Amino acid sequence: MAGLTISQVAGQVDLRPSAIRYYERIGILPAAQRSSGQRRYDETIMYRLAVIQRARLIGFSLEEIRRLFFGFRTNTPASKRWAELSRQKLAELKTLVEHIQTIQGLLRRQQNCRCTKLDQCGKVMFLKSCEQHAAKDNPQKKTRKS
Amino acid sequence: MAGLTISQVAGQVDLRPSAIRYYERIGILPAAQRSSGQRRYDETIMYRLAVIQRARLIGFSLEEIRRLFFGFRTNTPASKRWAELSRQKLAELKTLVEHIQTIQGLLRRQQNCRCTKLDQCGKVMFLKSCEQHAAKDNPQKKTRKS
DNA sequence: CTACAACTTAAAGCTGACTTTAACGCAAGC
DNA sequence: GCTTGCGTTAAAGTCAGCTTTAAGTTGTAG
Repeated sequence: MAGLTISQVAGQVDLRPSAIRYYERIGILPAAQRSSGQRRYDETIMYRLAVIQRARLIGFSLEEIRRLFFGFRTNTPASKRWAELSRQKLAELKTLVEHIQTIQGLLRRQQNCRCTKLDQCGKVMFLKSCEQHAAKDNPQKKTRKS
Repeated sequence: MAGLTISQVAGQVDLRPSAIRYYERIGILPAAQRSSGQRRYDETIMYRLAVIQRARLIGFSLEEIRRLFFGFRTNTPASKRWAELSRQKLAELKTLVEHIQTIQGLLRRQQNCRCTKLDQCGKVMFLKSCEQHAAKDNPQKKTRKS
């Protein structure tokens, strides 16, 4: 009666064994006990992996997950760790959404294109970008308000 | 009097020469004329690159850009090409934003965590995910409304 | 003649989060 | 004792979109 094998664990949390080995290698999982060379786990590995999975799901990179586990003083409560990382990630996501909305605006404008040839669009875009470069280089002359 | 060199072109559109070579290699730019082995360009390359740059800016991959140029019958107007690709990309982005909003919800809920140890969170998450697996496997019994 | 800048190519490197492959070990069942 | 089916490792491969490197070519200036 010796604990779970790597593929039993992997099956439970819907990961591949290779992912678990990878997590161990990069140090976000502790080195597992071995039984004649093979990893054996108890149930606490599930809790560790559940945290990792949840963190991945909400967009944390493995580096951020490392910070979650090891980037705080030992007695820092889990709640505070989550709060700190979540705050940062929410800010990131806010920026990301704004960025996407800008892009959506550009896309909608692009849908109004009336060009026949792509080179036509290209010429307009190129000349506009030239204007902008020029405007940046001598900002005293305003280009006419569009 | 022989046209622009690759770094002159690159300078104009704010790309590195290596990027232009790369675009040529993967076939989204036509093979350039050579003058004693070196690429020489006329102004139309700027239009082509302006289209590529704009398309990259609004989130198209190089594969999508290839479709923009070559994925339509020759007489398909640029406007229709843009419209088609933009429609798809807007749909993608809509899904993406929804996804991000889901994540933001999860993050905000995570901020309410009151656990001391990460393993506590993990245990809750793990047991919840077990419930869900069970519920998926025999959906006749509802888990109590949370 | 030589140095130098700018070009050329193919191939390798970068990022992150893994997966795949190759070569091997170990225990159980026949 | 042999096969089957797990497990192990290190190293290489994957994706995109380039950049970097190494080694070689070309044209111009001193």
